[in-house]
Amino acid sequence: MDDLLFKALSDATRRTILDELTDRDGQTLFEICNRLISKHGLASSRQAISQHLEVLESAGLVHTQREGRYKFHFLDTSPLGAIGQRWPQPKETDS
Amino acid sequence: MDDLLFKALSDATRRTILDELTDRDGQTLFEICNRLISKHGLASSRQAISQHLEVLESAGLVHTQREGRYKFHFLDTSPLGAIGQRWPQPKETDS
DNA sequence: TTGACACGCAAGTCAACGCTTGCATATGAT
DNA sequence: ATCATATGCAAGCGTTGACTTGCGTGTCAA
Repeated sequence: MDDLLFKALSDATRRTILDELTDRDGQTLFEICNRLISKHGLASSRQAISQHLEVLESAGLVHTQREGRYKFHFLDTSPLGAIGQRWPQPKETDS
Repeated sequence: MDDLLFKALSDATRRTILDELTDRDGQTLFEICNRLISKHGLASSRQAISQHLEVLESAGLVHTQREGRYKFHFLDTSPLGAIGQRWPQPKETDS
């Protein structure tokens, strides 16, 4: 069920990709690669990032849209809501 | 940093342990084993569960307390709050 | 058509992970 | 002291996962 979701989140590079899409949504594969290198110091190959994006998409965290030879990637954080609901937080009673 | 947290959540058996502690907090290792078998249909050995509990404890999701030859396990969901804050949800505008 | 560009596919490698196996330690009851 | 109970430690095994490597496909410009 949500196994794909938690597996997708278990990799630090994939979490950084989510951070990057949070900062700028709708990027292509090459844009994500370049910004991961320049902003986050990650030296990941294009193929590695492509495979990470597949995992994120199968988890429902990323949706894609093709236009010509470009493929744009969009973040979808809605699957994350199930996590907080599964193990509820204790009530904050102080200020 | 939170790498231990996401790694801990990436295994289905560990997530079921969190469910079980949500249902009844403060169980011993043997109690957890028995209830995983009877309630969740998991045929996991004691050693496997023990190792899972170590992972959950290192992630800060479970705290332990020794009393004699018993070791009680307590759930702590507070680390989960960071997940929703890292990738914020779009605003819900309906009711 | 030619060539550069953006991306996809698939096999192979290496390390990490989950689990087992066997033994060890410590507490409590008789 | 003896024994069952509750848990801990560590080596080994099989699988999964992340990454590389090489080639293939489709798009756009000249």
